[in-house]
Amino acid sequence: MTTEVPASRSTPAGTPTLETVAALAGVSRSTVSRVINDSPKVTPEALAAVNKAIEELGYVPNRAARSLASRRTQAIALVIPENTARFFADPYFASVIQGAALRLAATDYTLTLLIASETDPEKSRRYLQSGNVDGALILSHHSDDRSYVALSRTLPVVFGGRPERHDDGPEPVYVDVDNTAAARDVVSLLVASGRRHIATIAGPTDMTAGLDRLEGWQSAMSDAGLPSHLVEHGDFTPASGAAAMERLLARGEPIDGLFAASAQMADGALSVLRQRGLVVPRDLGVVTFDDDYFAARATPPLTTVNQDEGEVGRTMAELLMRSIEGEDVPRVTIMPTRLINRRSQ
Amino acid sequence: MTTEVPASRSTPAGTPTLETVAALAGVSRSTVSRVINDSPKVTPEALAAVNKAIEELGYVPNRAARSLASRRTQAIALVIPENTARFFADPYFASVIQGAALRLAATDYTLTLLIASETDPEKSRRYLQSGNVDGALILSHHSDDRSYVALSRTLPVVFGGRPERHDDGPEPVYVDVDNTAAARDVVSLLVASGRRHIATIAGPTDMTAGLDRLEGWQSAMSDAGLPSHLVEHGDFTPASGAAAMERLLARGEPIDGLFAASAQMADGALSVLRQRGLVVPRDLGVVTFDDDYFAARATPPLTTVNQDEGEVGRTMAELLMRSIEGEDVPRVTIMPTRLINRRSQ
DNA sequence: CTGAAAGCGCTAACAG
DNA sequence: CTGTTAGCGCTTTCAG
Repeated sequence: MTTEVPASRSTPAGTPTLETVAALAGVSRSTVSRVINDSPKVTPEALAAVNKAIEELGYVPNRAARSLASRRTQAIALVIPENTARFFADPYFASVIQGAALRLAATDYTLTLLIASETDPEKSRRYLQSGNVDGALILSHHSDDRSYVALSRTLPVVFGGRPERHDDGPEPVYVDVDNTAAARDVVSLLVASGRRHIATIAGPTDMTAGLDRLEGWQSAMSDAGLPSHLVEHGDFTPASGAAAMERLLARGEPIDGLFAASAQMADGALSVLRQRGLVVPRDLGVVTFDDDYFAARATPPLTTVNQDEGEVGRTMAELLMRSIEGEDVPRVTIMPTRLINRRSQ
Repeated sequence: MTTEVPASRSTPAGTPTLETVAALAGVSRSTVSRVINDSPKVTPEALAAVNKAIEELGYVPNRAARSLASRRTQAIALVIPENTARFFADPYFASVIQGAALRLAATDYTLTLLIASETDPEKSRRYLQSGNVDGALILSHHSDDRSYVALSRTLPVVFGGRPERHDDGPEPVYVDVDNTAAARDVVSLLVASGRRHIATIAGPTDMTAGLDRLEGWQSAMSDAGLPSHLVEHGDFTPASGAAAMERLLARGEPIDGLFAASAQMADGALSVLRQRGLVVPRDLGVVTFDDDYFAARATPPLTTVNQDEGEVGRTMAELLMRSIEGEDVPRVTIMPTRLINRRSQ
């Protein structure tokens, strides 16, 4: 009647295709395509007819075909480090991912989990470069993974946390909080409580969050005219926090204050202190970073820095999508933090 | 010379396509395709030539085109519940995911993170049904999500943990441990220590792991001729464990033993006990399930049930891939558990 | 605003 | 074993 479908036995009864919809709606495939991609130039009538047909047939566009024709994959990679279990177990990352995933769930983008193999970093790079995804969200970027920063040159990429810049590398887009300032502020609370022998369990030296928080601690110490040699490093896990605390105590120097760069490490440290019969905040004040379960439910609950991790993830997704769309996005987005005073200092 | 490429200005210099490779190798596109899909029927010479060309060009097959033509997506969905943050923060799930992800990383499959919206479960179902993925890995399946079990009828699906069967539903494929037996065994340790007033903080009633562990506790109790009315439920999170512990204590009955159905809940419970000045195991014995950080680093470290979560994930991935390949796979795979006695009972 | 035509890059019979 | 021939289902100029 309208379009002479030429004995097209191509789609007899299988899943409906764009063509099936077109036939039912009495329009051409192009029009259906326009509706799907909500092009503005479609008459209300056509639009209604098509939508009705789509509804009736329960039509869902085929991703592969779409992606092949449009040269966009509608997929975003979530690049996370190899030790996924440890990574996920950190409430910080879990929340960031949730934020990003929920934002993306409201769109047509798909989130592809990409484990960055440390033994074969080339593999991920190849995957990302080969048009498998439209962009990438990169979390917990060790500063020696320069290749990821370089990636920004050929693929829209957004980092969670400031990646380390490398001389000739491009300016990466990232979302972060002001770790240095927040750490300085929370340590100042310790100082204000009269603590004078303040140690820190710092994060890993190959992550900017760790370095920045350490810098914040140092800055607060020097502002107060206090020495800053009581430093031990952990890797943000509770176990590493416990080990660091033991090393700190083993030094035999007086300690009356502690800043752990993550609540998980603080938790590990507390278990050691408890074992030694040391009571917080009576014997020493403890403050930390991240307002998660570990900080809130510690014995005692800890004074800490709160940040909205979900919002970080949401923002990362948002920036990436805009960047994919060709928009110019800000290189740096700093999210706010808040001091949570639980009197553990 | 060999194949008269008809002025094909289709791929001038962009990313190399199968055709570019064919031309360079002096064979037809079919042969290149065969090599890519390592078909056995290719002469060593052709194979060498093609591989050389691929290497030289840095050719990477286009996923979308491949998927469109072959009607396979090479993608696997990882379906997880909406509250991703809480979910990830559970070391159990984090490890299972890591196991599955690492197994899949060694293959051509891609892992797509699918957040199962609880408000709109249809959305995930539609996505899964619409040929976006070749199969699905489903974690933490609440027993009322019948739709996922029904999915098994049309898509290869593997569950992590036994899903609740529904009358007319298909027999789902799943990987799990014997929660009931393991729980019974660990509770028996409590009984053997002379505990007589043993309470339990059970898991949620809509997850089989919770129900099975509760059943194990009950079974151990009745075997010992002890009453089993001291039950409070949590949702596997530390906070819920703390709340349940408080409810338990509020009952005012004597309690000299506790079985928390997850180490995270045990951790929450311990923080409450500590607050009340109760000492473990002096005042009461505590045992739990899962040998993660929470159990190992608790004060005191807890007697618990160990299972290899990574292996669970690996097995799930394995089964799913075989199932996608059309192979018949066992409906039920029970992984071993091990009792870890840390003398906290 | 809409339809027709021409592919996107690859796989899959089917002959040879 | 290899090449030829058709599409997979959708987007996208380009006319109209």
